[in-house]
Amino acid sequence: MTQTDPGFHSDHDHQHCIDQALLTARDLCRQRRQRLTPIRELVLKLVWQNHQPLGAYELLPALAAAGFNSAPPTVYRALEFLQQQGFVHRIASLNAYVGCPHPDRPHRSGFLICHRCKRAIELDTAPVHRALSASAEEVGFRIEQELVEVVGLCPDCQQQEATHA
Amino acid sequence: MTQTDPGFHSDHDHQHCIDQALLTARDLCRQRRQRLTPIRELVLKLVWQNHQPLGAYELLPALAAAGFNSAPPTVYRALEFLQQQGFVHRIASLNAYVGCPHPDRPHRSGFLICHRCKRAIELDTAPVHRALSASAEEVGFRIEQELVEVVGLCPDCQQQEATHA
DNA sequence: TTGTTTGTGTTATAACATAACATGAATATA
DNA sequence: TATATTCATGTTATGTTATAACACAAACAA
Ligand SMILES: [Zn+2]
Ligand SMILES: [Zn+2]
Ligand SMILES: [Zn+2]
Ligand SMILES: [Zn+2]
Repeated sequence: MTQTDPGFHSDHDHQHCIDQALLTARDLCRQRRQRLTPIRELVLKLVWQNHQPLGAYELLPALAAAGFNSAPPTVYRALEFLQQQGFVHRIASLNAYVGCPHPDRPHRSGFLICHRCKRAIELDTAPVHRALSASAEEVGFRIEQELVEVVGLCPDCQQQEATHA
Repeated sequence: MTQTDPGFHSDHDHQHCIDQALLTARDLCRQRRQRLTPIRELVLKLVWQNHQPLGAYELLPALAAAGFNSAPPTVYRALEFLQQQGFVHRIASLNAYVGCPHPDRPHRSGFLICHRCKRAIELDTAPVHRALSASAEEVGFRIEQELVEVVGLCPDCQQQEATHA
């Protein structure tokens, strides 16, 4: 993650986010000899509808509307696959899933989550990782996975709160 | 959090952890004019049985054994109170609760979680916070809450894995 | 005492997630 | 092509985590 994600810029061309995510996913699956089935692709698209993490059960009606008679296991399987491929991340504090804007290479993901507009934007956690590594090393702990979820107010919502008041 | 928590030292006097937690809780509740009822105190004691986060539903049998005929809401209410007072923390990635070793002053909590022995040890997240603040400021995000949960292997378990192999 | 707030009991249900097995599609092998 | 195998999905049931809503009683304040 070198550049800032566009997610908190409310005027960005989000269709571009979606298109890019789907193209990248197709490409990576081809390279990796993985199957991006219709259900998996649809789930990915739905998760990318916007930058707000989506719960697994919120996907079910949309799948039904698209003609898939799916039950929870189907959704969870698709999400599991997409997570394994690095196309989506799970936000533990929300029990929800969000698209990854740079699935091409493995990375440590952290999130800034706005409690007002509900958008979650992926964060560059390299500096956080350095701090964590140092702390962990002090006590001899071997890190395998890092979960960083920050809740607060995004720039847009700060403005709106100020205006409203 | 100035000193290291004893949680990853398997030979520490854990009864001391428990006693200290209960004493501090009683003291703080007196100061704050809050009621540490029998159920709340018992839940706190149960959560402190060891350094392994405990699920809400795991508390129910113990409450029953102590003569409280409690249902889930009772446990969640007690946990909510204890969290508000800063006596326990919730680990989102485990859906579980663990005692806080320094409830006397508010602080940002982070955790090192061993996936082998299941212990979760609270971490000094001041350095992490500095890194996060910097990243958040870059995009104009106002932080209100930080969730940091690191999964890996504690020193004890690293040794045991090495020995076993 | 009286009224109010607070904590708990109780029942029901919501929200999130997985186990287990059947079936059919895609892929690999011969 | 035929066959075997793997993989994705359908299906049913259930497990796990958490909360809503209302009744009641204890603690507290006046
Ligand atoms: Zn976008
Ligand atoms: Zn916002
Ligand atoms: Zn201890
Ligand atoms: Zn361990």
